[in-house]
Amino acid sequence: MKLFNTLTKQKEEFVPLEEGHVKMYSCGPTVYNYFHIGNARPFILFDTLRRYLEYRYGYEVTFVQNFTDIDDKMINRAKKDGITVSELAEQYIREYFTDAAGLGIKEATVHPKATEHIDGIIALIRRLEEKGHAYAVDGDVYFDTRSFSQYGKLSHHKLEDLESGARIEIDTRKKDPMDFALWKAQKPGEPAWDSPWGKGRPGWHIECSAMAQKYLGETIDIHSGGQDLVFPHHENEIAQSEAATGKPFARFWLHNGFINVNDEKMSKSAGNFFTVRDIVKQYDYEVIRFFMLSAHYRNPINFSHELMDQARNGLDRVYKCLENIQHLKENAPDVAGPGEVQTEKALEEKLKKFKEKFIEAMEDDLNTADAIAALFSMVREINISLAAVAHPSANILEHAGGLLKELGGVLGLFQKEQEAGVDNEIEELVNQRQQARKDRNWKLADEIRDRLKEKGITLEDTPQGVKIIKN
RNA sequence: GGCGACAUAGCCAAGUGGUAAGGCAGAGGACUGCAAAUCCUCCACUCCCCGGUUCAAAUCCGGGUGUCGCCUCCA
Repeated sequence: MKLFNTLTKQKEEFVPLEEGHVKMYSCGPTVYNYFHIGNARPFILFDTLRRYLEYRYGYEVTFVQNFTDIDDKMINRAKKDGITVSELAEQYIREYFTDAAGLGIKEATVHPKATEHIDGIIALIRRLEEKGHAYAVDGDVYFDTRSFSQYGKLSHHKLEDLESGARIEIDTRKKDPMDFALWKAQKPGEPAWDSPWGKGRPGWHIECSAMAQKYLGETIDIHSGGQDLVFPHHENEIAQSEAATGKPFARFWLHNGFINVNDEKMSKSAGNFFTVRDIVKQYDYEVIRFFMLSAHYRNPINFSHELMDQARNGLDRVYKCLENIQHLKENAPDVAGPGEVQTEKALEEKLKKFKEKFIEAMEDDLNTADAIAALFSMVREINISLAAVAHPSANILEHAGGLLKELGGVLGLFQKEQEAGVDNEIEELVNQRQQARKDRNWKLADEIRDRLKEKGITLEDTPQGVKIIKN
C-alpha cells in the first residue's frame, strides 16, 4: 500500500523491512487526565492502519504505544490532586483502557511506561555522551543539536531558521538554543532516579527513542503521531536515535491532522476542550470512531455537535441494513427461489466490486473516507436487492452481512450485535398487536406500539413480518 | 520573521489532467391501515478569484485573496 511519508513528503509504497513483520511505534498519551478527542484521532487512526495491514497482507504487526508517566504535567497534576505521580499514572492508564476499548482500539503489543525504562534511557544517554552528542551541565544533560548534521530533516527546517524564530528563553548553559534536555536534574519534591549525573528524571523525547529501540530494534517500519509532534518531538527522536546508532530510526513517518473546534485549535486555554469521556455521555463511542474515519487522516477536521449528529445518522444507516439482514435471516430459505437466482447473483458480483473499491481506497494512503463511501454504496445495493426479492436466501444474506461486517471490522466499525430474543412480556404484547392488526383494530395496535416504544422497543411492520428493534 | 497546510453544494467529504463519489439535512413520489425502514426522482452547468499551459484543468504552473497550523508543553 501507499503511505504518505513526512520524511520525503511523498506517498511511498510500504513494504516492511523484515518480510511479513511490521514494526510500528505510535506515541501514546501522557496519563494525567482522560484523553481528549485530539488524542483519540491518532489512536483510532493508527489502530486502523494496523488492522488493515493485518487484514490485507496478513502481516504480524508489533505495535508499541507508550504511556508517558513522568513529566511536568504529571508532576503538577499529582500535586494538585494530592497523590503521587505513580498513583496518578495508574489511575489514568486504567481510564485509557476503558475509553480505548470503547473506541474499538486494540491493545498494543506492548504499552511500555517511561518510568519502567529508566535503565534503558540512561544507557542511551550515555551512548550519546560517549559519541560526543550530549553534554552534562549541573546534573542536566542536553543533546548537542549541532553535532547532528541532519537535524531538521523530518520537519524540513533549517537549524538557523528554527533559532531565529525561537521563542524560548535563552539558557546560557546550553551550547545552542535548540539543544534539548535528555535528562533533567531533580528539583525539590520531584520524583527522581539515580543516574551518572545525579538524581533526576528523563526528558520527554528520550523515552520514545529508548523504548522503541528496546521493543522494535534500531530501525522501525512506521512511527506515527499527531502533526504537532513532527517538531520538536519526532525531530528530536530522530536526532537521538540516529546519533546513537548511526542507523535510520524509522522508515515511514506518519502524522495525522488536527481536530479543531469551530475552526480553532482545541486547547485548554481556549476552553474548547473535549474529552472522549465527556462526549460518550451523548454519543456512542462508535460514533466518535466513525466520525474520525469519515475524513482523510491528514486533513484537519472540525468537531461539533452537528457533525456528531451527522456521523450518528450515517452510522445508523449501516446498522439498519445489518438489522434488516438479521431479520430476514430468521425465516430465510437456504437457497434462492427460481426467478430470484439472477438478482442474488448480480448482488454477489456487486459485492465483489465494492470490496475491491474498499481495498483500493485503503491502499491509497489509508483513504478511509473513500473506503466508507464504498461501504455505503454496498448498503444501497444490498437494500435494493433484498427489496427486489420476496424471500432472500440465507446464503446471500450471510454473504452480504458477512462482508459488511468483515470490511467494517477493518475500520473497527459495525461489530455491535443486537442480542436476539425478547422477554415473554414483550413477546406477548407483540402478539397482541399482531392480533389487533389482523382484526383491523388499528387503535389498539398503535397503542401497543407506543407502549413498547416507551419501553425502548421499536416495531416495524415488514412484508416478512414484524421486526423488533431494541434501542 | 521563517516553514507548511488547506479552500469542492445548506452541512460533512472523496476525487489531483478526460468532463463533479459518498454521507447528513431538505423537497416530491412509491410502498404502508398509519408509521418506520427501504426504493425512485430532485438538490454544485461547476470545484475561492485572476491569468497561463493543454485538444482537455477542480486537478498542472504563476499571481492574488482567505482560513488554519508549526517554529513553546501539546495528538
